Amino acid sequence: MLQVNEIRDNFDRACEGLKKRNLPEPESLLQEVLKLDDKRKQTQVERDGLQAESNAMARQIGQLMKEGKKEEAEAAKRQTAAIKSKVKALEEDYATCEESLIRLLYTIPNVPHPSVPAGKSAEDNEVVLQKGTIPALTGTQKMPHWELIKKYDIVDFELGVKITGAGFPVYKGKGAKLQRALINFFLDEAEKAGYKEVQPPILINEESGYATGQLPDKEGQMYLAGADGLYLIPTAEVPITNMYRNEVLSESDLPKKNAGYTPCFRREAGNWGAHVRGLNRLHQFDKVEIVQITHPDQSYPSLEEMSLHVQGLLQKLELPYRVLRLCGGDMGFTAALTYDMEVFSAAQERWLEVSSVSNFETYQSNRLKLRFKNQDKKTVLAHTLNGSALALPRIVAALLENNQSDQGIRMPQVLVPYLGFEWIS
RNA sequence: AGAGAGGUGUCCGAGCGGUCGAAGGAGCACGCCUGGAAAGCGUGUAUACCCCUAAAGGGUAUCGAGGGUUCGAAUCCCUUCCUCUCUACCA
Repeated sequence: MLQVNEIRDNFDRACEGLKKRNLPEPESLLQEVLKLDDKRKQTQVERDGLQAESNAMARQIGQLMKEGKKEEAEAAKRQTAAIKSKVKALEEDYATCEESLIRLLYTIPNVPHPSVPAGKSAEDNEVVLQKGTIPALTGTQKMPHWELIKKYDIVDFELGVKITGAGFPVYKGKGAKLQRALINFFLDEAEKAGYKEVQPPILINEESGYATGQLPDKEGQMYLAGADGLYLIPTAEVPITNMYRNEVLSESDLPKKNAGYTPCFRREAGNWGAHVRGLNRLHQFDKVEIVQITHPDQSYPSLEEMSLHVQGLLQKLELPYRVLRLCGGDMGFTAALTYDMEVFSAAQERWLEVSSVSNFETYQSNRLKLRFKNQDKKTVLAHTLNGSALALPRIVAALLENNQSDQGIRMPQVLVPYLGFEWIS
């Protein structure tokens, strides 16, 4: 959620930024925010003033009672009724104001960083860099991963359908081991990079969902455990970032770096089609997430650091990849700047998104009330960042497709110690 | 899951209808004391929103959360969350 004071102080900058997101009329929208906030303040002044009066009267009555002046006290009591009903009315006004202000703020996405390119869709994303060699596959050695997994019997979709439904695959044998190897590899790398490993809950309450911005706008994307009002996490970002909800850290604690492995659950309602065959899109998948809480001055250097960390993983996995700077139209609601990492899946001949690294600046921390005390002892909002490092299924897809040959599928060297084998054959 | 107890400031802990943002202690900060330190003494020690601002000052709210009773609630009532003890169950 944007900060009202920031909007007030940097009105033009906010408008310019929101235009990159193709918001039709950010000016009037932001004006509306300021108007509501003004009204809120004005109501507060009135309410507080009357409440002060009411409090004074109550004190007076107390005093009179003590002095035994019963008659006078009773008379004073009768006078309070009018003021009380006014206070009550103003309290309701205030609550209404505040609620509509917050509701409006919830509909406004984060202001993009100046470096974010304008644009409408994924087509307009900026390719920052591309690395690695795209393998040249031919003939029988150019099987898409959904055929390879059948050939080697390592991932079983039909079995998942029986147990749960579409999009819940069963990993078997070397397929299951590959999952475990990747998770351990990613966690070990994160630890080396200074991230503290955590294992958070994978069900979250409503408050957590609001705090990191999944609610209210992505309500339909999450699975709901209705009996208990809990949501299955769509990403470990939610529980890990929420560890710091309502916290005041000290400046010396920053940056906080956490990494965690969790399964992730996404309903992906209305998001299915031919282009999402096999492992390309699932309802349940595994991911290692890295999360940072930083000083506002440090968040962009940290974002670069996280991007390099993810790139390092892809290099070690010997996968050809590219880095995109997302345009205003393609960027997530809560992000100020996002890099997407895509690997090339050689049989599908497609780039697959395997990571998304974002700086949210204070958009999340404002809802989270995640602050720190700076050197002037002032409490200020921290910046939050997170990124996938990495999401497994598409990595698996690319590994299978890119490394296939007549001898089988060769695993990258870094994984061999984790796997205990080099070939899937 | 059942029965009981309880949730107060950085921490411990008192308060159980009025002057309580909240006794007392510990901690922390600053000052005095000291050759230095400890002890001792003194002073200070929450957050949010808002008013007025040059500064100072002031208002409102906050004693797990939400609602209610009352002129007035940390104190009474209701709902809810959490913790502890016992019982039951269980990976």
